[in-house]
Amino acid sequence: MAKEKKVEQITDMEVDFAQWFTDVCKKAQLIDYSSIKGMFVYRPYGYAIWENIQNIMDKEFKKVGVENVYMPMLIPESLLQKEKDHVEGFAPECAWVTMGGSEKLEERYCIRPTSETLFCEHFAQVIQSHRDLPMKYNQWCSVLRWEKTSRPFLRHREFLWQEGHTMHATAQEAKAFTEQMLNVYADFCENVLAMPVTRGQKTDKEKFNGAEATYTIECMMHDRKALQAGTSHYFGDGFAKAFDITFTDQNNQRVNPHQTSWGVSTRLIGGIIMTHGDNNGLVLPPKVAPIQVVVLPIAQHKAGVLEAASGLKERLVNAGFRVKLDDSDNSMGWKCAEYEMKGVPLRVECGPRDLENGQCVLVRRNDGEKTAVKLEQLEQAVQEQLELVHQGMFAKAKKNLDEHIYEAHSLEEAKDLQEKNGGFVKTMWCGSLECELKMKEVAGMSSRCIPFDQEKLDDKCPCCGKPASKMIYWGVAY
RNA sequence: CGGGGCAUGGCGAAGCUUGGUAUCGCGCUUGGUUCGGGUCCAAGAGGCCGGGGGUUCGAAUCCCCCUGCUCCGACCA
Repeated sequence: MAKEKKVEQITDMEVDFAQWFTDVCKKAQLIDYSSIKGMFVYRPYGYAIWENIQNIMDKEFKKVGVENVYMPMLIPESLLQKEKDHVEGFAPECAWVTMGGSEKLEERYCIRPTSETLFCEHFAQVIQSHRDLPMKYNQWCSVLRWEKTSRPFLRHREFLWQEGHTMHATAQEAKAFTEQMLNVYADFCENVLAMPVTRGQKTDKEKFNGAEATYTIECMMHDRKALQAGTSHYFGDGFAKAFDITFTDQNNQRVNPHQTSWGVSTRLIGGIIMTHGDNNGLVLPPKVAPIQVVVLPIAQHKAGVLEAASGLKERLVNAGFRVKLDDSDNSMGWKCAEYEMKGVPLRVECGPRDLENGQCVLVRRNDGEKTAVKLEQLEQAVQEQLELVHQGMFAKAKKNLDEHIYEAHSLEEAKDLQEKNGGFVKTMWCGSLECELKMKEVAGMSSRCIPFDQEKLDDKCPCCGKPASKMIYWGVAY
């Protein structure tokens, strides 16, 4: 099963990966275009994936002491300008509100591209003592960046995300928390989304404007391009100084706290699509799939079939699964193709012959594997199969990642490997911006990250030949 | 922002070169039929041809401007 293509409306990914991606987004009814470039309608099936991501991730945040808040959508220009690097980075893509009703505003307001400045303004108000720290806030919201080009889920002008902002008494604690949140993201990607990640640090060129250090999780898509799936930043006390945020420490000294911020966005959904999807459409990780199990009655007009299917659905709902029963009069073939296109992880088939035998058939979306199960063991079997779907998806994605990390010792070799294979090319690196720019110019790759798991490949930088102690991953990114 | 392609019922397309008021497939509605991998038949509904301006007796078709989509660059936590 699932050997040949069933849904001809979807372009094969081998033919045109970008078109395949767009087709999946539209045909699976995740998203629709609006009349404004880069602003998309999240349809119920697409938004439900985000809701599931939110629900699970929000629990993880709360486990590490994070509280949710909500900040205003508008940032006065004067506030945005308080931190120099920050405003320089975001100014080119800010959208501005200049009118209130028919009145021109005294000061224009930026529609938040990110909310560091608003959080800082607030932190300055509410932080007095070391007893107020750490302060760990997060908000779920949308932000707006006037991007020149846009693609569903990968680059929107308005996109949904969460942004966490925390304040700590010491640099050490803030740094540790920055890494902790990166690990929360990494574990989420792997355990919930079945997306293997590479954890590491961004170069100065690629780091967040205003940050001292940016950490990242990088994923590899099916076309072997890199996707930055989440970032966590250590700010030091730069913003605290710019915004005059201080607290009184145990020694009665007035000092600046140390800060972090971290975020993931609906880009994760783009990652899910491009990591797991195939030529029949979406393949959704069971933990975030809006429909985890679809029950399909076969020959449903025959006595007892629909009732039996309906009963199976009830049992699965009661067991806590997200279930849909499709009792429409579309043909079996149509239904199979439909739910494959929509990436439903598990299908339960139940027809007259199954019922005679006191069984139903479970079919996995990711590999098409069919398993007949006794009706009385349904709940347990579904649980097991969903787990197998997750494991199968992760293993396949992990293989794709591991098999496409190549090692290079010269600029030319890096270029050849990228052109031939795509994926990540790992080399040593001297740490200079010049060499980073040269790699981009010669091999068309940007630095993805300096992985936490370091290897010594060589003694020298492949770009300049100078001594190099760091290993770095390069790649073509979304 | 530079270069290419595109915009016609919900979706996908034909018509445009050679101007005369729109065609096909899918989907949708109704009835029947079928149902173990996108059933079949019949009857229906639905379009100021992306927006604005111009040429013309007459524009989906020719000209100009705008908007959006898409691909390749550049740019981009």
